[in-house]
Amino acid sequence: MGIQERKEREKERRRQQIMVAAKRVFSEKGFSRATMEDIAQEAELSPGTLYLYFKNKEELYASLSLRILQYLLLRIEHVNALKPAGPDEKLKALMEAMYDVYEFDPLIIINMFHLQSSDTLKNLTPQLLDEIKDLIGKSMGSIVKIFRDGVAKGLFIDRHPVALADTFWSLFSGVILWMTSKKMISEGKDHLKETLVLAFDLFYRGIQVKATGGSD
Amino acid sequence: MGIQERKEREKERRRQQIMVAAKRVFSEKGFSRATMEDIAQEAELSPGTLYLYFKNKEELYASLSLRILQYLLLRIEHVNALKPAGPDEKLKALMEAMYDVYEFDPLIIINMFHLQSSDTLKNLTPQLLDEIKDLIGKSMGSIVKIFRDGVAKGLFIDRHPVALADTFWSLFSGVILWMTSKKMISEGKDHLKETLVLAFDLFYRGIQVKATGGSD
Amino acid sequence: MGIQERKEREKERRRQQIMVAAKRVFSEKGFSRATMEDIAQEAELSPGTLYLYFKNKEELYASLSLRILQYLLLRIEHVNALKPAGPDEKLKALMEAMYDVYEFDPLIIINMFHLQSSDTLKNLTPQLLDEIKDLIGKSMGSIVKIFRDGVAKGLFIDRHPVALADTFWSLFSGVILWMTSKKMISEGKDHLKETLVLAFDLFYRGIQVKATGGSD
Amino acid sequence: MGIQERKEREKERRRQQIMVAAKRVFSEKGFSRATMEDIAQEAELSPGTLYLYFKNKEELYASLSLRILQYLLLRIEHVNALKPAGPDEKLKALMEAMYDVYEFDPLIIINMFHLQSSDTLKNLTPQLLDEIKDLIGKSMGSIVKIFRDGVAKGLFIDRHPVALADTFWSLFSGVILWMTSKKMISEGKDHLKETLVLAFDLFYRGIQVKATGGSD
DNA sequence: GATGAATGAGTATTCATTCAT
DNA sequence: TATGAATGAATACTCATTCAT
Repeated sequence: MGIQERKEREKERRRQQIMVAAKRVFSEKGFSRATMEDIAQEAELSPGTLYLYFKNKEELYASLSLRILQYLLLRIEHVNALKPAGPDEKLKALMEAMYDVYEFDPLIIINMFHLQSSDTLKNLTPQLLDEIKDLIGKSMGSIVKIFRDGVAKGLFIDRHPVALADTFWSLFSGVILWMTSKKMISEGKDHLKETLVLAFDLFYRGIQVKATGGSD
Repeated sequence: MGIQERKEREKERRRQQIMVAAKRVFSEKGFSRATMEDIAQEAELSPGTLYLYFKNKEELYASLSLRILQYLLLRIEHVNALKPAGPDEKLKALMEAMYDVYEFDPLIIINMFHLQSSDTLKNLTPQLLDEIKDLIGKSMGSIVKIFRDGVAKGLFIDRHPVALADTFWSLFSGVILWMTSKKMISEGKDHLKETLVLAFDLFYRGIQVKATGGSD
Repeated sequence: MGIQERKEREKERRRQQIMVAAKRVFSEKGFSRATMEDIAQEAELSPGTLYLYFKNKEELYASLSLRILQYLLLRIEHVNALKPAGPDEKLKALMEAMYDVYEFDPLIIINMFHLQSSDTLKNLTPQLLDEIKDLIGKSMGSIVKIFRDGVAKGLFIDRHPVALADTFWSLFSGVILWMTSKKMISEGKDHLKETLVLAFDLFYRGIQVKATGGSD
Repeated sequence: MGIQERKEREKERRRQQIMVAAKRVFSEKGFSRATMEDIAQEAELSPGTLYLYFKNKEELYASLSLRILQYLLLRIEHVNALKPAGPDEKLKALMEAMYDVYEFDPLIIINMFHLQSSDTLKNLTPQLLDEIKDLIGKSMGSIVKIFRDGVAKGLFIDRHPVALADTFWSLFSGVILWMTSKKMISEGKDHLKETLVLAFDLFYRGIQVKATGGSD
């Protein structure tokens, strides 16, 4: 069993090695233009070896998403575990957490966006697909909880917590995508962080219930 | 002249015919998995004919973006032309306009996102690229104007109008992408419209300066 | 009939117009890379029109060869018509004539070389092919005659006149091809004319029967 | 090391296998009409494999030229290494050698002629192009040396050795091309060898300095 | 497990040729 | 006759994936 375990760990190490390489290559070239050959070279392995650890290109790519989602969930749950904090404090912590996730892997949004394609979904192991769905579900659930809490406590505007969470997440992903695109096209300076901070600030103002009564 | 004109119109009709087919095929399969053969078949033309009207696949795709952007700009400028309206009214009209644009072509966000790729940019006629950049620039400029006006009149929170416009646009594109993805993955009901309405509402609350003084 | 004739002449004019354009385009791009579209544009005609005058691309190309061969034969026969001249004088005149032909159309050798391909031959009208063969036959026959005469008169070395003519022609075409290739590869100065003069001079020395007896 | 070496040798074997197939196909169909598919089939390999060993079609073709040029240089240098021989004997040996080269690969002239195209040159690896230029340069240099020697010793007519070498080479290539063309067109017997012998004989007579003085 | 050579299906693009006007 | 838009067959090249060693 000790041997079994060691083998298991060794195998996991290899998977990580490949994923690190894949992340670099996919970041640089995007999914279509990155070749398995590229990734193998970056990982200092042979193309064939990649297939010992990942069913195919799509699954390798999806595994990257999985890893980010795992990290995302970890951070979100950590935020939710802040026992003494109120929903507003948790929301602020959540914003920080999500920016951390973005910095951990800026591809997060593009990755998740890639999952949209039904062809992609078809090529995944049902198991992997389930894991992904599960992680997304849990993460969103955790976010929803904060909003539900905030609404319940009368701190946030009284809207469906799921809708609030969707808006929150959309704002996050929208800023990342738009600011990245904008930079590509107009080749100007990168204001992503600032815009993100502003966006979250506005959102926060938007959902707050004011003492004197909001527009609602 | 009559003949010249008729030919010109005939040619334009063909372009449209191809673009309509391309839109259908790209919507269904995405850029990479759509083949020129597919599009030709959809357009009931031969593959070679496509190349009489579009330099290559990338340019055909980008032409779709161009068309949406033209429509977008048209709608935005129309909003801005509402003479008697104040910034807050214009902003509300803008939200409506953008949803119309989305309904006119739901691919708008994905298309614009596709432009990000430097490989895509390389394959475009400089002229087409310029047109696209110009349209994006004008559209954003028009949106910025509304915010600048609102800030100047003390109606909107005092932030950089460009940043406000970026946030506005990010929210729009983020909701579309996220709600589309979500539907793909969880196969649930499509709450896009409602989420968009909520998102814009929150945004509007967020930028408003309250009578009793904002948080700023 | 006057009308018939005029039409005939008009038709011939068009053929010439196309051939002139084709010659320019083929010279610049070579057979494979030249497109019928290119030629049509150069001729200020539409692609379809080309096919009213030439069966296909191969035949258009072969027609250029035919024209040069016609000119070649004309010049050779003119040389042979120099009544009072002896074979040695005629040979010198022939050399001059052939260089004129080369200047008239430097593609002569490449054109003739192109005919080699059996696929080319297959694509020609039998009639055109016959004309070409006929012209080549007559031209070579005319050249052979000079050598036969020279041999008979004891001026030229006693070898088969056809073989002498073949050698003569080979030398001519070899110099043109080699000097052209050489220039392409080494990008140096063009010594074609000088080499041609030297080559013919050596050839002349080589076939001469010396007063004191040759090496033969 | 044994393994490295074996792999290297195996790889070289494959290259040869492909080149042999390519030679057959190119001989039969010429460059343009030969397809990579044809060659792959002839080599009993898949099209993709060809690209593991050759960058593209042009480079595969050029590699054939390279091989012949290598053999050519080998033979020429061997001739030049005949220590006790005088220039006249070397020249005769050279003629033999060149005919051997032709028999080794009758495409030699056509191949070299193909290199003329600037489009071909563009598609080659700079390294391959350099090798080719180098081989041509060395071969011509070696031939020039024989003539320079002959001129210096008063055996050959006093002309620029480079020009003599060009003429010599032109004669060789011209005879091959012309006799091949002629056979194609007139479908008669192949007199190539005889014509080549005669041509070289005449050339030899032409450059010889006679005891009683030449025509020069 | 690891390799990497081989595969071969897949595709954008070109261009000689046709034919309705 | 002339046009030139449309055709569609043809082909070089790529790359995810496999499998013998």
